[in-house]
Amino acid sequence: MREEDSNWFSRWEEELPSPEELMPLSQTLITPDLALAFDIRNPNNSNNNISPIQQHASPQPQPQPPPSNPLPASATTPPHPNSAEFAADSAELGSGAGGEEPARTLKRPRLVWTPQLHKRFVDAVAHLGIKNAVPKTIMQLMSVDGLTRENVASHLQKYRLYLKRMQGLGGSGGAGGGGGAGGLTASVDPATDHLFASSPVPPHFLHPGRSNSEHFLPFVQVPVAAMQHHHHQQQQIAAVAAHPQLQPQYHRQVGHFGSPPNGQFEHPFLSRQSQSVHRMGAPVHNPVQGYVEDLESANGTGGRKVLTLFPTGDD
DNA sequence: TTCCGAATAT
DNA sequence: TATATTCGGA
Repeated sequence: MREEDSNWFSRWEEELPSPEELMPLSQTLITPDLALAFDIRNPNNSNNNISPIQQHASPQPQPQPPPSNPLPASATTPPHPNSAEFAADSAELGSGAGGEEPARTLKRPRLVWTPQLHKRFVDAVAHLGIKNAVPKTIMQLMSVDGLTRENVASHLQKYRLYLKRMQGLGGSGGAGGGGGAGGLTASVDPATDHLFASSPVPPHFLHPGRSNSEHFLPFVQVPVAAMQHHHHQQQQIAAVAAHPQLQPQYHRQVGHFGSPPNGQFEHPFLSRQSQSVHRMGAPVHNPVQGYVEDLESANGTGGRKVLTLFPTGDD
């Protein structure tokens, strides 16, 4: 697979399995690369709809995440993107292998906030402090590949409502205290905040600007995952990195931040991450690479595909 | 111009 | 419902 896309395309055609063949779990049958490129789906058989969630059972045992790492960026991500379930429908495929850019107007599939992902979110917010926790910053701290600011903003909006609710309830309940461990707060609608309940809410959240103090400075210690030991392979939303070779072209790396003696919170980390998704206009080939996640959904009727992030259950 | 956040849409 | 998108304002 090198860079020859022209080849990949041909190859793709040649190797197209019959519908029956790829029926079973898409993930197992579809090679990562193919998956990476686009969702393989049959014209008539859209049955192979990959289900958004839970795809446990990866053929391979999952490596356990390394020791402690506050924000294990890729820790939970197995070598193989088991989560490769996004689907990309290349609408324009028809054209000869000419290979022009896939429309970059692709829509990303809905992000599914797995408990793991949410955990990172909470950690980031916690580390930033409510004050500084705005979408952009949170997104940067999380350093999850493919996560967008809007994804975070949307989730944050909901999370704030959740916190508010907790406060209103007298908070002691599930949130902080519980130590997180079991924290199932039963008080509120079960249906509503199970996800949120899955991660402990730092106490400070409930009392902004009041008492507290305790531990917890906004910065300090945020080792943020971002730097995974030498393999920075961040988790990526849905598949993407299927290829060892095709790595994401950009990594978000955070700077290294020691601990600012001063309280002022600089942004050592967010200094500059190029979020640039490669605006490559010239490089003709590389449709696949062009976009980290080129998933897409399409299909008008109910063809909803969802992008999920390493669902490896852990926690 | 970018970003945030609430409202609204899907 | 959960997440996305829109929209007014800083």
